[in-house]
Amino acid sequence: MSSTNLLDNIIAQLKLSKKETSKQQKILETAIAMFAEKGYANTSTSEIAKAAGVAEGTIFRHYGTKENLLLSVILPFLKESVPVFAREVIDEFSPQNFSSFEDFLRALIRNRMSFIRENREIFQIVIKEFLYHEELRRELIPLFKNNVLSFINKNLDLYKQRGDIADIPNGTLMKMLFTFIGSYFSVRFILTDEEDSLNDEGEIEDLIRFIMKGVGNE
Amino acid sequence: MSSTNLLDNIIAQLKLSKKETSKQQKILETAIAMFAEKGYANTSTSEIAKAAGVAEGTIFRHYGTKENLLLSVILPFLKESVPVFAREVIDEFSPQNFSSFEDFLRALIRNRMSFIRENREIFQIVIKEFLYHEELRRELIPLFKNNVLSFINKNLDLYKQRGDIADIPNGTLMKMLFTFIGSYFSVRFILTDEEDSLNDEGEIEDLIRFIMKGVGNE
Amino acid sequence: MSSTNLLDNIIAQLKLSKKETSKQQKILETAIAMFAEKGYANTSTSEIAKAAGVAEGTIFRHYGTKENLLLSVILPFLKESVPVFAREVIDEFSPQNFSSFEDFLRALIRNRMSFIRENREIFQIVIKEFLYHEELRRELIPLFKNNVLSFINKNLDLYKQRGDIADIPNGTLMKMLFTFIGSYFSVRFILTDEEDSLNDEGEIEDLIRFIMKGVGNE
Amino acid sequence: MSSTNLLDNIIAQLKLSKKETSKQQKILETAIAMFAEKGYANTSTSEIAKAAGVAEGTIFRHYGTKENLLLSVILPFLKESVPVFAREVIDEFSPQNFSSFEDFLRALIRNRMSFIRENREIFQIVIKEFLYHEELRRELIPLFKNNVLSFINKNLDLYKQRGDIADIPNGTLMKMLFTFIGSYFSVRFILTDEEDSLNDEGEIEDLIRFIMKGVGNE
DNA sequence: GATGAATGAGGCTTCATTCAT
DNA sequence: AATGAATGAAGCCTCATTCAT
Repeated sequence: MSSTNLLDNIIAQLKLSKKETSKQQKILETAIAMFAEKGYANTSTSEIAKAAGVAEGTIFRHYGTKENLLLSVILPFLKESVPVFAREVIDEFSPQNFSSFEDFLRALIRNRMSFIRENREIFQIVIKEFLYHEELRRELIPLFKNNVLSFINKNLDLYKQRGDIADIPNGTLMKMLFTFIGSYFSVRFILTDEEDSLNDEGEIEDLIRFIMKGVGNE
Repeated sequence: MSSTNLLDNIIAQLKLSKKETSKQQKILETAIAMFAEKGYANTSTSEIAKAAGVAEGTIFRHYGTKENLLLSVILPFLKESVPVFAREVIDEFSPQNFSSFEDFLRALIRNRMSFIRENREIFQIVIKEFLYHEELRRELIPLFKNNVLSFINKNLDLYKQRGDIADIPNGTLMKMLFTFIGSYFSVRFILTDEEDSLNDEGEIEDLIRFIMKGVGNE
Repeated sequence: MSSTNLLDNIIAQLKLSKKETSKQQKILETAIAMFAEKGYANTSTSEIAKAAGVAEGTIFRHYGTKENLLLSVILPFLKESVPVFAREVIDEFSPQNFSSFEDFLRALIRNRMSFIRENREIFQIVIKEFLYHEELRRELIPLFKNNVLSFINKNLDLYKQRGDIADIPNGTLMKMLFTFIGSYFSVRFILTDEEDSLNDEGEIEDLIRFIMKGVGNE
Repeated sequence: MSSTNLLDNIIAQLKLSKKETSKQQKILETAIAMFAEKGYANTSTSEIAKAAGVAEGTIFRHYGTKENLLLSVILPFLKESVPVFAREVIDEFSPQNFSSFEDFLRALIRNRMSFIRENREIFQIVIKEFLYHEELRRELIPLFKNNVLSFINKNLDLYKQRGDIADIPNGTLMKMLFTFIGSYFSVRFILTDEEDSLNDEGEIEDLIRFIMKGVGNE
């Protein structure tokens, strides 16, 4: 991961990937599976090529560098998960659609959970590389803040007015909410074996209960 | 990270490190700083040697392999943080010392926070490598469960009897507590720049408030 | 030289080497010359690469490990010298083709001598590494016994019936014959300078005379 | 093995090794065992030091270089086996002591065999390194020729006069004799497992019979 | 004399990347 | 577009040797 501007790479990348051949598809699928399983640094391009059934040169013909292959894996996911997430939240999750903050929370968590479940491998990659690469963090955190947080920020005020949530500063609220929900997803989809998590619905309710009321006795 | 038993490595390792040269100290310090900054996989032994001002061979004379160097960095931390943590919790944090679960929680978080602050870099390494190496997880999670959780488990019952915490199954309670506290520390010490976190005391109170009461309006 | 089954390596190896680049050829030729001259352990891959005019990486692209390069040198030779030797002996050297055991011996020695002369360097490598690597011996000796000795064993009986050779147990006979012929070849092709051995024909006759009649006065 | 004159090294070496401490003895014993088992090139000085229970520096204090340690192992053996062999042959094996060449041969083989059996490991080292190092050959072969062969040469004439051995040129005779006896010892003491060779006496008689009469039917 | 920490050259190997076909 | 042989920098590690204690 070089220090060049990530957003420039995003733009350049998106221009390149207009049309995808079947070989490109196969390369991407294989790269996703292997990066998720062994991590970016521990996966070699020759392994990917062999597993994808293409020549090593073909990878470089399409993606130029290994880093760019990683971006080609991550960026569509982020494109989907950040701005579309933002729009979805705005469109579907506006307060008038929900009778309570708890309902909003439930819908939000279920929505994101099913999205991540379908993209579990890429989610693993993003989280892992996010920890490893400071520049990635430097780029993505503002992107996230600008797109999502401002909207949530506004809505929190509405729920506060309704009396659904306590009078805690929005900054603190959001930090708590995202830390906890984000880490819940991370534990759920990275550290937990699939067979250990049969009762997602029950867990989501536990999670919501915790977020709403904490552990204390009212 | 081989598939050999980690605990055996721990024992072997601790026996080896009877006395430490000043060069050994320097190697360890440098390795900690670099592993924390760039990650284990992205740090080469020659970089460490150069930064530590020793010959590369010196690293291998003392630690044998790069992996063993990583273990030599991590294990003393884990030795301190897991069983000593367990003992501390048992000795200092037994329910009779605290007027409420909230006080217990406050003491626990402050105690761990100051320990991690003093070992911030190693904490970063452990978290990062924990994500990357499944075997490390396979070894450490039971170690943690056996040493710490059984004790907490017992105490939770006491606090429930006192009426401090809600009647939620202990398994659920602990999962929530550790996910949230663990991820709070991770965000605090890995993702947050030092200058962004001047108000730890305030944050800890926010955290405790959240854990106890959630975000809902009582 | 690992402890894995050599014959498996043979098979795997032969499957790999379908087509050979000119660079591969050059690497093999150079490796043969250098292993023969200085021994396997004293020849570095970087030396081979430099002498062959290729990058060091090229060696590993084709042969994977240094040990596998050694096998790639040795195995085709063994394939030629052991089973083909066996077939040749069976086809061309069956008793009915020879008026006497002495004639048989003369043909056999000349045949093997010209084969080894053409593969002198590889023969040197095999003998040297044979001494150094017990597993190589463990694999090759049975291979040789099964392919060659059983045939010779049978023929010895025929020559005994004809009265060509003395009534010595076949086991003893073969041990003597192979020790002496093998060591003659070893001395001739490893210890002797080329210029010291201008009179091969004469030497072969001396050798045969010795084998047939010993040094005693009849 | 550098290209410096070996005989000079011998002399220098012998001057050094006047008095041997117990540590030196232990180092030599260990080096002999390990060189014989794994070969000179595959044995590291640190292994020797560890197995001998001394510090690695101690080896270099006494022997200067690893090569010199090898010479210190080999040379006393050669000193014993070459000139003493020569003297012994001259003193004990002069023709008047034996009724026949066959008896002489039997005594010679038994004598050398028991010497090598007692020094089996060093013999292995000498043979192996002899194959690997041309300079060693260049030095030792003349040494042997000058000390031993001239005497044997003379005696062969006597046995020929007695009619014990056939009228073959001495050069040819000696080449055959030494090739065969030497290789018999090599096979016997390097390639053969100890348990496979219980019947030395019988084997020696086979060997003598072969040398005297060959395999032919008289 | 003995030690063992330290060295640094060199060994084998991996890998992202290039390029002729 | 696709291939895969070739590259060479860099990685981890070994080892004979030196030297301060």
